[in-house]
Amino acid sequence: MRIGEVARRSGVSVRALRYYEQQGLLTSQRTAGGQREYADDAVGRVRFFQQLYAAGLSSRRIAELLPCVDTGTTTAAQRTMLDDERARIAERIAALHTALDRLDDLIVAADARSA
Amino acid sequence: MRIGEVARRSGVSVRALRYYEQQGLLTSQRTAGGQREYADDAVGRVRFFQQLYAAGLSSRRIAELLPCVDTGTTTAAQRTMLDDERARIAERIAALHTALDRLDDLIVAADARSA
DNA sequence: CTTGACTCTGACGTCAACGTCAGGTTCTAG
DNA sequence: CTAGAACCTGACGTTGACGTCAGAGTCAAG
Repeated sequence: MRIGEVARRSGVSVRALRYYEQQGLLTSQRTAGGQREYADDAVGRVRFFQQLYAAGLSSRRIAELLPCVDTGTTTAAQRTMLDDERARIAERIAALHTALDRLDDLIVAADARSA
Repeated sequence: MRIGEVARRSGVSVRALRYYEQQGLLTSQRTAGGQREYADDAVGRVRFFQQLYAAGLSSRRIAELLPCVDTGTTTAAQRTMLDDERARIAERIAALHTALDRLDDLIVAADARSA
């Protein structure tokens, strides 16, 4: 699969895919002419990255955790990182719930006035 | 209350407080000498901003929603924004839960190997 | 073998939410 | 009244995840 198709199917830009490669997140074969050729699982990987980005992880962090996914090995340091990120995400979820409640307060108040 | 104390009590930098003012989020009185003097509720407001920032809202968006909080009035456009942001935050929470599950998969797999 | 779509590598641009520094002023404790 | 801590206004710097553009090469169809 060439880069344009991966981009379309994963919903990100061609530029983003080249950026992921630069950050060590995504690899590819090259054709004789030098163009990137991706395996089928590239689309799924990119979607996974998007989820982690949306959860607030950085490229560096994702790159550090990728060996856990790819090679199935987990060092003590990686295990600590996993726990740290888990805690961080749990905190973010809590903050989002709080924000949601604050917005709901506003919505309820607005509805009460207009009723 | 002067700016340094607001910063300490709300957990943000002095620079951030001046930035919030520039963005129209936070107002203050001035002393004869030109220094900012904040009301007591400033700390709570700043904490509120931090929650919304953490939830992914921009300064511009927060500024647009502030009238709902401050004046208690809500126009149709603001009501739409409230609903939009509510939906956006709900989506982000779902994405975070997905990411959390993916990390849990990795953690469980790591524990299974080391057990 | 040509054409047009696609891809390549730099390299500079962008945007938000501040950080940081310079050079000067204000406030408050003693 | 003086020292030093805190504050002021610009204004340039930073970071991450890309956007965008230039100039050139590659690929697939006809």
